[in-house]
Amino acid sequence: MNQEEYDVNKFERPSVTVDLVVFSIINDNLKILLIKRKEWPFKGKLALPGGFIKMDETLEEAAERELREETGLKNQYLEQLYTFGDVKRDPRTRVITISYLALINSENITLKAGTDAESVNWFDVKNIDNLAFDHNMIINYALERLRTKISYSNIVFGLLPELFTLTEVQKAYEIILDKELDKRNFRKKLNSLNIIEKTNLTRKDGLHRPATLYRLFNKEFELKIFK
Amino acid sequence: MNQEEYDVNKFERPSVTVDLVVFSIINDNLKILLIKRKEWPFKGKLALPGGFIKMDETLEEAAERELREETGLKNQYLEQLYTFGDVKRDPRTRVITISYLALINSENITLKAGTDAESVNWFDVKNIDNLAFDHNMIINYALERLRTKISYSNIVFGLLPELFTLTEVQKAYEIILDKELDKRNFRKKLNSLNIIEKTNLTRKDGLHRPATLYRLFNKEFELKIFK
DNA sequence: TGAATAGTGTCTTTCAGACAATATGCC
DNA sequence: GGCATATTGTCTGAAAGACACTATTCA
Repeated sequence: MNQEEYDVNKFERPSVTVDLVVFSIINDNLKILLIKRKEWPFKGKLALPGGFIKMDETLEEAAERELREETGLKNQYLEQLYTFGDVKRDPRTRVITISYLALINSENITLKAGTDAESVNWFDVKNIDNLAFDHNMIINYALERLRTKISYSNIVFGLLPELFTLTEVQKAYEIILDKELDKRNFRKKLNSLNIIEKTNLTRKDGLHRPATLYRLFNKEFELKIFK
Repeated sequence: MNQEEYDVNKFERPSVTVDLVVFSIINDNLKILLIKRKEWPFKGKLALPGGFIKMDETLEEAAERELREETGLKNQYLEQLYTFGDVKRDPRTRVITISYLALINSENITLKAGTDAESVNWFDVKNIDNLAFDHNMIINYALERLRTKISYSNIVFGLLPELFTLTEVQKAYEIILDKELDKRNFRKKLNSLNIIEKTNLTRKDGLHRPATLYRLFNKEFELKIFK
């Protein structure tokens, strides 16, 4: 067989989508971005934002596009999670979906529903049930990845603003891991990693001593082992 | 839109394949299974075993089928790695591939080339260059996953026979991590994990004291943290 | 009995985890 | 000066890492 003889239509082909698990911390809770579906199948049900891959974009570009369409954001932390391909996961036809994990700081973000969605909103991860497709499974997978990876990488800063206090970092860990951490041990560890630096700014936040603001040394994610 | 109006052919669809990175330890070297391609594109080049996904099989079933076709093995350690989808990665058409990592003990295995392969063989991972498609990248990804995951899981036993000596386990770590380990520390750690048990068999292996054979307590992979 | 690998224990260092008092800015 | 959060250090226990000698089988 050579190039001329090759027939691209010889095999039946599945459809391929990307689905996004977008996390953010809002009001001290871990939230996830969900849309309400406007069309069959699962019309009216909540689902992950996502959509079909275009023939001229890479998987990551597709994920970035979906994230931009829903949140207006680009250059956020974005990581491929897992590919789900059960035969009957979509009632329309065979659909294989590549899931992505995105972390954003949701301050000053305006959500806009995509074309296939009636609405987009933040939902508490503790309070999610019965989503469309196999999206509950995808969220569980994403949560596990987030909880594991936060312990050996610096991805937590994907959820924080550019300037942050040490208390905010600690709180992010506590929210995601769902357990309290010791303040002295936490700061000792964080300092030993040499990934953040003090600014000479502070955040005044009520009738008490203001907290020093810090920033990441280096915006590259995952360069430093957090372990 | 409802079920009747939905047109599965509305969107142009990519082809989807699975590709397998099959590792084994042979003669104290980490080896990988490669085929020689029989057809265009990349005719005559080495490539990972793999193939198109059938419409009625899951991704994992497709990976299991490919592994069985090349090695005759089933129920081996098999883990989804990553999905590669660059637009031009395959000259035929848009092809997205879901890569899988498989670990096998290659004793008493007979390799058989699949239909699209001229031959199948084991190749030393240190000695691999210029594969078809983006398969070098996939192998690098797989190697990194293997090296990372061996440190916090029990997947190493996927490379070993059912009965093994402690020296064999240590050697597997040394080969994969490409560094020497201290025998006493290694055994202390391995024992503390409570995942293997002594048998009353030994392996006589030359003119010296025979080694006790051990077996895994539990064949489930990844249940125990190796860390 | 010599060759070759199997098998075993102690000490040191490092890191995680428990734990509470002082510092600072604001009203 | 009182309130509220920020900031800081020591001790203990567990695990990692460095290190060398004895045991056993077979030719």
